[in-house]
Amino acid sequence: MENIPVNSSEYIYRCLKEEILHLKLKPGQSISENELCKRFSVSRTPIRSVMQRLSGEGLMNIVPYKGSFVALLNFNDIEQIIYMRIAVESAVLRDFIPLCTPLLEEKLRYIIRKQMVLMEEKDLDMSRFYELDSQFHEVWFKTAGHNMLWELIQKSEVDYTRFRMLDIVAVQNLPAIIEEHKELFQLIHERRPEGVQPLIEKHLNGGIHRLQTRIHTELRDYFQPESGTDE
Amino acid sequence: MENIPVNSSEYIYRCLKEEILHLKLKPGQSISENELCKRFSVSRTPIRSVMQRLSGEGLMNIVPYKGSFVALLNFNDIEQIIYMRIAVESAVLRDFIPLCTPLLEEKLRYIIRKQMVLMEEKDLDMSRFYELDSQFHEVWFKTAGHNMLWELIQKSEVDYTRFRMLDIVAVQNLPAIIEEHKELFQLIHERRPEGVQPLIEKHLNGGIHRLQTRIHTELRDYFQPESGTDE
DNA sequence: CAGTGGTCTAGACCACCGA
DNA sequence: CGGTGGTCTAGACCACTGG
Repeated sequence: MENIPVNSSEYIYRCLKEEILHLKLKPGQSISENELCKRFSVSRTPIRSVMQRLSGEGLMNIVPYKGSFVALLNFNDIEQIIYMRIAVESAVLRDFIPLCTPLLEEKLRYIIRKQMVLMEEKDLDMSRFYELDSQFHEVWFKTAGHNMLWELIQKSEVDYTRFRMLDIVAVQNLPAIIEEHKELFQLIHERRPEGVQPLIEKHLNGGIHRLQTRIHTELRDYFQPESGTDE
Repeated sequence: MENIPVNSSEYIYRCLKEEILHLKLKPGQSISENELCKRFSVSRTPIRSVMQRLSGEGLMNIVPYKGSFVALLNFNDIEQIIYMRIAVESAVLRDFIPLCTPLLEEKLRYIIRKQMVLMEEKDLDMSRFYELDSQFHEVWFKTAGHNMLWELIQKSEVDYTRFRMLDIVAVQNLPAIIEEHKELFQLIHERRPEGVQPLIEKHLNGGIHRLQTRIHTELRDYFQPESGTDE
């Protein structure tokens, strides 16, 4: 049981979405509608509306007559999202370089510094770090007039968001991420669009490299089984 | 009033979606929930579920306390989708070229020929032409293992789908589209990945060039007013 | 069989809009 | 004021699952 603010649906939606994206609800975990009805003290209608929404976004799998489950991560999907991001973001960053003003450079520098400060803290808030990481990338999308693309990519990235979260909380290799951001910054600072593609590629593929071995061991329960391996 | 098959929701959803995408329901047109209740003889619950779904996909705008409307097209969004597609599809097509077998070449040739045949028909079915156009592009996505990306792009393309439909039904410049497909085919056939980028760019921007002038005249009611023009 | 989700009805109350 | 959507309850019946 929890307290029930007005507009239950919206609250419940945010609540569950946050728990899923921050991996508080584990991929694969089962969640029953009736349980949720009790937990939030509401009837099935708002719960179902939330579940439909989450399942529409790919965060939840509703299996008829069996149950509802937090969606597993699909490694292939994640690879493809990264492929797409590399293509799009390289183009955007190349567009951004000639548009980058000293003020924007300072903004980027500022984000990097905040991440460095955050990293030093004990009881480090990983969500906050993730947030800053997003902000960094957001700068060039918005500056180059691709605001809508950034939002679209964010929405399509549901799996990838949890993957990045996993990268951050499980690997905790924050210095590597910051280092890559610095390299990107250097490129922008020196106005060298030719160097964009390989660096973006390296940066966006970073999570895969860092997590690769563990996906098949400790973290395997979070991922969809590869089709045709065993059985 | 219409006949009411089982599983009203799904039927109603398909029905409305088709009518919107094929421009039978005009962008901007108002649609009331209660009207739909009568038309399909169901209560508000299934209607609302359908409306939510459509609005979630960006096909519908639900304006609280005023009404529901078929979403207007947003020219800027369409440009950005095209920008993204150019980046992604160029990469995919470059990957595809070395993977293209003679069998696949025949498949592409076959699609082009079908389009040419279709074009000669009187009472030409534009939806069918659109369908073939999609199939052509789909080939390289699927072959290069980017099946999921293709579906993702299709889903993100709701506005763009109607834009392409507009291009096909309003401009009817089918020879231009076919000609571009032939050029792309030639590139593939000769295994010339360097030529991909500009050609993809030309092809995907084609619709904009063809429609450009009319967007501000006959078709202006279908588009969101540019912010800050008049008023 | 009990439990799950799938679907729907009927009806309620609210907030806001425009005439 | 009547019409619109926003939200929710309560409860019904169904189809399928799994012990």
